[in-house]
Amino acid sequence: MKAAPPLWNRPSGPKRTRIQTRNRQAILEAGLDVFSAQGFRGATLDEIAAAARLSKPNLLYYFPSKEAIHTALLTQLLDTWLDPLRELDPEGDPVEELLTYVRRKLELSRDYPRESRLFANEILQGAPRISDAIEGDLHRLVAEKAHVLQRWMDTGRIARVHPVHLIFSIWALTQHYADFDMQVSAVLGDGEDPYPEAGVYLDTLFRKLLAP
Amino acid sequence: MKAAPPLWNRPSGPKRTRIQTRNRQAILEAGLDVFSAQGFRGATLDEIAAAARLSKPNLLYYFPSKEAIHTALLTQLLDTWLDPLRELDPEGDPVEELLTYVRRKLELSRDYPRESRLFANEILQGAPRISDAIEGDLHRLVAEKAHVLQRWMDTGRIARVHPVHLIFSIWALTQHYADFDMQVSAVLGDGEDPYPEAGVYLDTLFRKLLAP
DNA sequence: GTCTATACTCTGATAGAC
DNA sequence: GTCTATCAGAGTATAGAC
Repeated sequence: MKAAPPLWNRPSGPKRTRIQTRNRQAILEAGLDVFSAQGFRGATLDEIAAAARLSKPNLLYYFPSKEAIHTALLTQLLDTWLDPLRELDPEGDPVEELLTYVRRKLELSRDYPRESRLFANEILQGAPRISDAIEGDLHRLVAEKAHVLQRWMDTGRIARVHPVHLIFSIWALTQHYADFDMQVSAVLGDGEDPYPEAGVYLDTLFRKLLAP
Repeated sequence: MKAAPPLWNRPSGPKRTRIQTRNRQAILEAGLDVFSAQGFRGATLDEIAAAARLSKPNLLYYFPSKEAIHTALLTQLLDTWLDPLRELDPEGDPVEELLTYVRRKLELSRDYPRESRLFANEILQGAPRISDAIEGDLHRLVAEKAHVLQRWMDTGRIARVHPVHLIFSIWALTQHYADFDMQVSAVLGDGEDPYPEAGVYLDTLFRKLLAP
């Protein structure tokens, strides 16, 4: 038996006024800002409410609790986050499919660094609020795609490496630029934009690694 | 003018009794546990004191504040963390020097995952307490070693890639196994130990990337 | 050196007027 | 829908007895 989706996330919410839509959006935006920068326990409702330009009780009128905001953000995020991997096409050209995946993941890091850090914070602290999704959906998706990679290796279309570690390496290399941005920027110095060079570097790296 | 090092970290602390040594050690050990799992703001003195088997006031007898414990851990850590990079020998064989660096970093992830996560938490949240070290020591060390890599490339001993991004990729790939351990374990499934395979995978990857 | 007791602030959440 | 007022609990830190 499945519980009804809570009011604040009802897919076809009967009649959500313009104000409701705007405020919910402002809260999620503010929550993303604060949670991604401080982690779940480090974030406070005061900060989120201030960033959303609402009073604390008013914020709690839209979401029943701090955890509800966090959960809404994470579940909404996880789907988007896995899309590029879902789109890896078993019928496409192996090397190009993988390079496209790398590029799309790097674009996510560049364009949505807060989302990446929100996710990183959660995993780093043991994923207490999304372990189900990690052990379920994510595990299955990776197993499926690893199988595709394995076939490509068996037919000699890409080099033979551990398929799951190949996926890990794509995640690690692309997310690093969002999650460790502070370090990347400090080491590169000045206002140098790391992304053009990162794209070139990762392209080279995976072409060499995958060449049959 | 340099301020005297605080009592609780005096290099040659005049007379630290056995009890003091043991308790300080227990606190740092407990702090590492809690800070690495919860981040700075998420950690509480209650948890740390309980883990160290001390009362909260007694804990604050050894360290003046929560921040003091955290700072002691981070500064002590940063040095150890950079040692493998420092040891990269400009006179050694380029590929072997780099592969040794990769192996040592991966060993750090395997043997000191809490230290890795403590560091990751701090960077992820903007490194508010170690930005000086990042922009100073770390920046200089990377610049120096990038120069060594550049020479190796110019003399055709390793392939030509962006030297700083090469260093980033080593960090990203090795630390991933400690920082995202929860995800790695869940995706691999069961109690499978990721490290033997990770070592093989990274060895292959960097050999192919660096081959002139 | 270690403990009990406690001061004081912050935090998540609720009550109830408008 | 939004606000003021407020609560209960947790948080860091200190006082002072032993």
